[in-house]
Amino acid sequence: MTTDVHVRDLRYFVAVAEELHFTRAAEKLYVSQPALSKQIRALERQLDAELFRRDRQGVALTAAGAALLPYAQRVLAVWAEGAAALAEVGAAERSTLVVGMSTSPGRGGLLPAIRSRFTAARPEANVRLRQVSWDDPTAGLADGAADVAFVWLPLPDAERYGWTVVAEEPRLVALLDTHPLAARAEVDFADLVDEPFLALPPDAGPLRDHWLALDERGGQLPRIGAEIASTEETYEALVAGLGICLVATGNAHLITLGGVITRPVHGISPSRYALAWRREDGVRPLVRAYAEACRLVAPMRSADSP
Amino acid sequence: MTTDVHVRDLRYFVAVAEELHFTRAAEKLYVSQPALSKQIRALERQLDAELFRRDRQGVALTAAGAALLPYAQRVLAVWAEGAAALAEVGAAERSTLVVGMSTSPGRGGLLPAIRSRFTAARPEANVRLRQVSWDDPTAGLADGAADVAFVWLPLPDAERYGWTVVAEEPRLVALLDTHPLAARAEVDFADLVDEPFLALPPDAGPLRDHWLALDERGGQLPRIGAEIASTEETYEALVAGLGICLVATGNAHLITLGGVITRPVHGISPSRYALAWRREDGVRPLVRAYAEACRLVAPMRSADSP
DNA sequence: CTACGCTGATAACCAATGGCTATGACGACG
DNA sequence: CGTCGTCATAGCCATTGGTTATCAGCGTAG
Repeated sequence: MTTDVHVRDLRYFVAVAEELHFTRAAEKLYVSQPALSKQIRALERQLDAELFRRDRQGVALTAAGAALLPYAQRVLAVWAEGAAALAEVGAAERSTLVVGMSTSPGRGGLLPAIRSRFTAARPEANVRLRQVSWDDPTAGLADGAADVAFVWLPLPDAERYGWTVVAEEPRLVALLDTHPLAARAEVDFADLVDEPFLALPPDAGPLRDHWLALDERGGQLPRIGAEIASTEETYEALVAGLGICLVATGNAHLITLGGVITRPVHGISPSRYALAWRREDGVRPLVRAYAEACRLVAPMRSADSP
Repeated sequence: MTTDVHVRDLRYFVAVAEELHFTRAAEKLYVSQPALSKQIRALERQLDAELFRRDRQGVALTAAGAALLPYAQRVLAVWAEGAAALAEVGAAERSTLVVGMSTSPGRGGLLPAIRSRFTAARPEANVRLRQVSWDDPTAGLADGAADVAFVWLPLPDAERYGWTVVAEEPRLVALLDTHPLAARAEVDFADLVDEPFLALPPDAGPLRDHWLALDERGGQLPRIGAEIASTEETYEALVAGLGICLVATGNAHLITLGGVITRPVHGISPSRYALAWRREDGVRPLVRAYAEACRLVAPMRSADSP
């Protein structure tokens, strides 16, 4: 036998104990009097104890009922506290937007501009930025670590996400200043196809392919010089001569440090940088507001999904 | 919407939170894993909060779950305390027998004898004696104030009670020593029919009739000199000359104080004194044991009801 | 003294709940 | 690559918790 009760039954019990009157208690509880009677009897049966004595002159607590009453009240109080705490957490979570990103979006104050527009529209909201490792091309959307994220298109499982493009940038090639091609002001992708490339982790899926420019190779597989999972690794790998890599114009400054230069590349498509969200979150007010702020700040042609 | 939960669901929640593993928690709780899953989801839906995050690497508490956990544990603890308190009261009540009586049964140590037999058979039991006013002929059985009671037969609502006779005693007449009949050693009831009688309260029903010897009056109503509700009142009414009254042999000594005497009466039936109980209590171990002790101590022919 | 009103209890019914078994989806791992 | 182990889902059924309608006891007002 279980000794568990429904908290509702304790509410009923306390109400009757306080009113000492079933009909009045039932009104206060917004249930019918028979329902209350039945529940109290069921409680008495379950606890194997007579809680009330009903006789001519109304209703009275028995010894068992009197013993139980303070505990029932404490249970109700504790549970009310717990529910309040839960509501508080819920409110805080609902008012916090987590923005995922791999490297900082940079791009001339993009993030502060979005942020100020967003907080103007939603002053009560909090924004948390979250750095996500490069092996997650969704920058935290997939596992729920982020509510919205700055990502490179295309996304894997594209049908699960909505997005709005914030920048479209030509891809450059990054290489050592001692590389034979470094002498040219611009290079053609055809000159790069046999070079060893630095690649994202295999987990990155279509994104890895994109930065290897797989589409532009006509089915011929690239040589992989190394795998990289951060800006620093990329720079070190370049300097070590493990390979070359493509990089978005807006990110070029991150690696053009000592010995590394970038050059425009002909023959490959530009990259699209976007703010993305899980499709089912498209209705959340904070998500909508953040996406709207992005559109206003970076008014590209919107490739949103409906 | 109600925010009430079933305590069971909190048990489930706490178990999963502690195990961080549905299947193991389900085993510990002796329910199937789907049932547990369903209940947790229902709880989450009811509270409108995600309590657990289920992903690849198992189950983890969310912020909401972590916030709720301590309250859930406190609710369980408080309720466990309450249930324990209730059980304690229940045990105490179950081991206590309340014996109702109007005046003390007296009769040469009847009560101590019964008590010692009873406690020999049920050492764990407590006996509480309870004095009940004369206007309740069931001496507390009717309103639950007593579990068993020493009463005079016949009882009102006789079908509701079982009993065992402990004494059968001739009725005496009590009167002042200055009364004309006081000179006789014995009197005939016919000599008393026109005397004013002291009577029990009307509430006493058949018992009042019995002590007025209504059956022996052939339909002629008695004169009522006064109504009495205690030994002291009876004595005072006798001394005041308000009337005479019948009294059981075993009770004679209670009122034969200064100026009051008793005389045997011919022509009326004796009285039967019994231990009675509510019929539905006939199965309770303590009630059975007490009745058995009565039978052993006062081995009258038993008029028990089955 | 009867008729009424108010008490809590009961009956009959119905939707929702809570449990079960069987099965599915999916990642981990040999 | 198949199998195992995880949690989720589906379909089923008994129990629960609510409803309205009605009853039985009892005090009280005509």
